[in-house]
Amino acid sequence: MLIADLSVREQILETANRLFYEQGYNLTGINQIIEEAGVAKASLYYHFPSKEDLCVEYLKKRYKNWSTLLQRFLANVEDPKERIIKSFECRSKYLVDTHFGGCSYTRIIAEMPQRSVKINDQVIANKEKQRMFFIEQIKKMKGTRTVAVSDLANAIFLLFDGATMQCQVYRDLHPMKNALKAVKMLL
Amino acid sequence: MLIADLSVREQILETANRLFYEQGYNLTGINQIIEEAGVAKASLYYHFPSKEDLCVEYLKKRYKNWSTLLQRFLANVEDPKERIIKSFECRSKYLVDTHFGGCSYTRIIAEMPQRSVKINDQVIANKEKQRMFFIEQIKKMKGTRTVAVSDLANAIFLLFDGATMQCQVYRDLHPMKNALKAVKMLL
Amino acid sequence: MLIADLSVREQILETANRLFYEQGYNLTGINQIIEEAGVAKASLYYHFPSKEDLCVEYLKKRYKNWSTLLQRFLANVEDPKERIIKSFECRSKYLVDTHFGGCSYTRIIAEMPQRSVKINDQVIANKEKQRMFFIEQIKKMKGTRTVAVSDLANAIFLLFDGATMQCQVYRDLHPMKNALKAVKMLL
Amino acid sequence: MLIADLSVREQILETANRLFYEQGYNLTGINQIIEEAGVAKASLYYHFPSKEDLCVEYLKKRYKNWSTLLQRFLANVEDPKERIIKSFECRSKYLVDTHFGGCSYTRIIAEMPQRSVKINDQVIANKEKQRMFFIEQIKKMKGTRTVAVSDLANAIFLLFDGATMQCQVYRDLHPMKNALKAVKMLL
DNA sequence: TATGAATGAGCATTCATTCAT
DNA sequence: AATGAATGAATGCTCATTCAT
Repeated sequence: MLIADLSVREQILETANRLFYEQGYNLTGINQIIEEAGVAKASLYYHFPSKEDLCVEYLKKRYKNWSTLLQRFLANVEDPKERIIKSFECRSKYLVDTHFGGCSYTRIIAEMPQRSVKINDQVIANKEKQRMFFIEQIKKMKGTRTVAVSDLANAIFLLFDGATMQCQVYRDLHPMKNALKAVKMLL
Repeated sequence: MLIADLSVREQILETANRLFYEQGYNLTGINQIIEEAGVAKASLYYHFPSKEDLCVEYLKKRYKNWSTLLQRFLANVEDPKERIIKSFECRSKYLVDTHFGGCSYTRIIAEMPQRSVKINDQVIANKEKQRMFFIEQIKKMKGTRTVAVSDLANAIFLLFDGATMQCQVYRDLHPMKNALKAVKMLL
Repeated sequence: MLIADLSVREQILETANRLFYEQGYNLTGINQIIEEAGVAKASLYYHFPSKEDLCVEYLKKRYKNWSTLLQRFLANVEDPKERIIKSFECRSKYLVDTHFGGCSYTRIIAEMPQRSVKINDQVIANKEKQRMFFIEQIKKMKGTRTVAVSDLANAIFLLFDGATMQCQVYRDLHPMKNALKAVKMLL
Repeated sequence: MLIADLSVREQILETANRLFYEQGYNLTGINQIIEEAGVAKASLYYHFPSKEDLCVEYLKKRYKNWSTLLQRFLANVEDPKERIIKSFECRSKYLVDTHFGGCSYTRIIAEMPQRSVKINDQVIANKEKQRMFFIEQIKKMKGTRTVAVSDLANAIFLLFDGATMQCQVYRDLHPMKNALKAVKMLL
């Protein structure tokens, strides 16, 4: 599990990323993180003032990872409609790879009803970046449309987000397939 | 807070229902439940073998409450399309009333990545009942349709579920409004 | 597990006998006893004022059971020396049958350093009855002896009791075999 | 009660040693240990992963204490037979000093019918060290013997162990005196 | 006789965090 | 930059016992 040549900070963040996502934020204790990261407890608190701050970094890292994966899927795909479809296929792969872990931002919100400002801001930022992706694609689409750009993009984002969550619940890809069907109805 | 004339069991379940939903399942301790319910700890464990069993009853109760609210909204509404729209309006009211607490089943799943069979079964059962509502309405709709009943119903369910979650994340009703717009595009 | 046609009292005592011996007195809860006995909690407290009183009855029952087994082994054995040897063989069978559970009286004493008078009296009574058996046999032995009756009997009793305990510790019969060798040296 | 200049770990172990032996392992709660040791609960779990691990250390400590006492009794005693007799006298003093608490290893076994591997190994190790003492003395004894070394040593060990237990049961030294008489018959 | 319901006190263990070095 | 040691508060759960019916 331990990855060599990683700074203490990276080792902690990497471990937290894995455990928070696999086990849940509240169900993952600081002790387990430091144990599996192979660092001292005070080292964690040196690099991350609190568990909550570690959580914010975790959210950033998850977006980075998702973003990287998506870019790989979209390389060489120009057509906006095709890019949207590919993003759904990318999500399917992501869900299978993570054993249907779902969306980390959504899950953090679900775990912390009284979320702090820091957490809230990071989650909203990540979600908005995902939404903007769809906005951009729709904008690039040619041809006459009967509905506003944002309405269409928001609808697709709802399907994308809802399907991610339902795939997690059902532990199966069928909701994502249904979502893609709906997207094709709408486009 | 204490509601008179309630059996100890009801008092516990009522309190757990409130706290699990307001604070989250993992962040709500047994101690707080019994304190606010005004009962002894052993009384809780007499009626509910474990916190997990209490959780299952909580999920059942939430479905009952939602179902009751929905039936009130749908009384005197015959047209299937209208009933679907009303169900989204009902959801909006539910979300506002609960301060955008979101879907309890979704949240439980998010909180317990290694969910037990009992919890899983109850969540799936509740979700499926919600999905079946849309299936039934679409089936009752007259007129020629170009897409299959289940495809349309699943799309609407995805929008309903996704919007519920996004409203929770954004603490705002706009995702539900966007979802309703999309539903109207599809219908 | 449930034995039909047993009075509630007998059902409880039978279950307690099994559980106290298999799991230990302190590690066996009232709840488990009533559950496995299939009776209500208040029923137990109707028949036995306290767990401690149930313990006293348990000790009596264990002596009765041992005594019955021993009498079966000694039937048709007249020679005192032979009877002593047979009693060690009987003990071996008892230990194997109980998966090396050891002596219940000894164990109760070990579990309750601040034993009550009731428990203490019952344990001492049972131990003394075992000791008296050896006294009686030695008395019946013919021939000249160089040591006093009680000294010889007490030595044999020490070997019998010590071996019972060591068999429990080692989960093996070799201490009992060693004890029998020593007895033969002494006789 | 509190002993100054002792590390937290030592303070805990010292207190556990006293309480486990005086009150029994199962009847001694972690709470009482930390209270009387004057340390925080988490400190105990920092030094000892579990109550069971604390128990293993307790067993080690008891052997060390007994061993120290025995060595003091045997200093300047060369004759093997005399050393055996002295070890019984040492045991008598030990029993009086501990208010007839008996053998801690035996008691732990009696308290935990489903003993763990860790506990079992430690108990067996301690018991075997005691047995080896008698083996060594018998080996050193001169003169012709009619019985094997191990048979004689095991007999003495059974008397030593059985008497320790019976002294605990009867809360009196007479079983140890009887055991010594028997030893003299055998030697 | 028998029982379902209720309880206060206690259980072993883990929590996130801090501090002196 | 890193750590070993310490902590108060909370975790889910079980204990033997009692009482009204």
